[in-house]
Amino acid sequence: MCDYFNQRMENSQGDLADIVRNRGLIGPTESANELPGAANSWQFLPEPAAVFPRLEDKVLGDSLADAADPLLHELARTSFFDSTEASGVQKKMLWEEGNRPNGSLLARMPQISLGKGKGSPVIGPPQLLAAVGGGGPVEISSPRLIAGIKRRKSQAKKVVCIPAPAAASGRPSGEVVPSDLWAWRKYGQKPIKGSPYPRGYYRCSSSKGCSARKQVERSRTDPNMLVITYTSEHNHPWPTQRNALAGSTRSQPSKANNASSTSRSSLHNHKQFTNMKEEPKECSSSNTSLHVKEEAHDQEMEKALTDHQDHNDFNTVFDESFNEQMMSNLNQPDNFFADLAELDPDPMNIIFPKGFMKDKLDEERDNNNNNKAMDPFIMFDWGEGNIFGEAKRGL
DNA sequence: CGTATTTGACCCGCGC
DNA sequence: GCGCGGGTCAAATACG
Repeated sequence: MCDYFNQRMENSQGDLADIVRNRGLIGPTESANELPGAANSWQFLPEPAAVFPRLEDKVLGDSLADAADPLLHELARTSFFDSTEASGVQKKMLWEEGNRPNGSLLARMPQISLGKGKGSPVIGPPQLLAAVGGGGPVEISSPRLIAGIKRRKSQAKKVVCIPAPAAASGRPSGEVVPSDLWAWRKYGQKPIKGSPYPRGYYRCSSSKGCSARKQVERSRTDPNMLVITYTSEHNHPWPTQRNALAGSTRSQPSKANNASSTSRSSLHNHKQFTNMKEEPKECSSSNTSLHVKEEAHDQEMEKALTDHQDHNDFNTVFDESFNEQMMSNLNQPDNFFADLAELDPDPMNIIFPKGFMKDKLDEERDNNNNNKAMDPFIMFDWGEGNIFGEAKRGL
C-alpha cells in the first residue's frame, strides 16, 4: 500500500506525498536495540497487550473529559494493536512529531507535538495510539518538521491510512467513508492531479465553531486504501450525537444510537461505540493497514517509511498532554474505572457490550494475535447510514 | 422545512 | 506576475 505514498511523491507540492515523504522511519530490520536513542527516535512497545489495555483505558478516560478523537481511540482500543502477519492483517500507524519521547514508558512510545500551535495535536487531545506489532521499533524523526517549511497555510496534518471498503459503485464520489464518531459534513470534492480518485473535504459539523477538517481520498495505487487527512482540531467534546447539527441526518438513519438518556456525553459515546462494535466486520481485509502520521518534511524518510510500512510495525501516538495524563494514569490505572464505576457496576459494559469484552479478553489470553474478529476497522461505520451518509444515498 | 450533498466558481499558496 | 493546483465557498439540489 505504501506504494501509494511513493507515487504520490511524484506529485509536487503540498499533498500527502509531501507529508509522507518526510516521514522518518528506521529501516524495517532495525530493532529496538539498534535505535539511535530515545532522543532521536521513537521506540514502540514490543508487547502491545501488556500496555495498551491501560493506555486505552486512559485514552478512554480522557475522552470522557476531552475532545478526544473517537476514531483514534477506537483504533487504540481494539486489536488494532495486533499486527500479525500470520493473520494477514497489517495494521500500523505512523506519526510525525516534533518532540521525542524520553525516559520511562513514554520513551517507548511516540509522542505527538505539532510543529506549531501550543503543542496541542492537530486532531484533538488524545491522539491515540498506535501500536507495535512485529516488535519492530519505529523511528519517526522530523528534524525539519513543519517548522520552516512553507506550505499552504502551514497547517499540520495527520494522515490516517485505512483499508477502504470496495468503492461504492452506486455513489458518485465512489467513496464510502468510515465513520469515526465525529460528525463530519462534506463541503467539497476535488479531483486530484495524478490520482483517479477525487478527494473529499469534510468539516466537523458537531460544533459550529469547530475548525476540524478532514480530507478523504482513495489511494491511487491501492484502491483498497483510504487516506484520511485530518487538519485542525476539534474545539469541543465528542458530539453527544454524531450529527449534532443535523436535525434530519440523512446520513444517520436508525443506526445512530440516540436512545441514550444519559446526560454524560462520554457515556453516550460509549454507547455509540458499542453500537459500532456490533456492526458487520466488513473491513477485516487481509490488506488491512493503517497509518497515522503527522505532516512533516524530510525526503530522506521516504524510503524508510516505505520500508517500514512493508512491515508490521506498530506505532503508538499520543500528544504531549495526553502523554502526561496517560503516564499519570498508568500509575493509577484504577482511576478510569473508578469513574466508570459510577456509571455502571461493570465499567467495561459501558465500553464494550457484554460478550464483546469476554471475547476480547479470551482472545487476548489466547494470543493477542490472529485476532481478526477484533479488527479495529469494524469500528468504522462502513455501511450505509454512516455519518457521511453517502452510501445510503445509492446515487 | 431543515439539513446534507453536489459541484462549479473563486481564493490563495506556491513554483517558475 | 502568471499559471497551476489544492482548498473553500455557496447556490442548487436531494433527501427525510
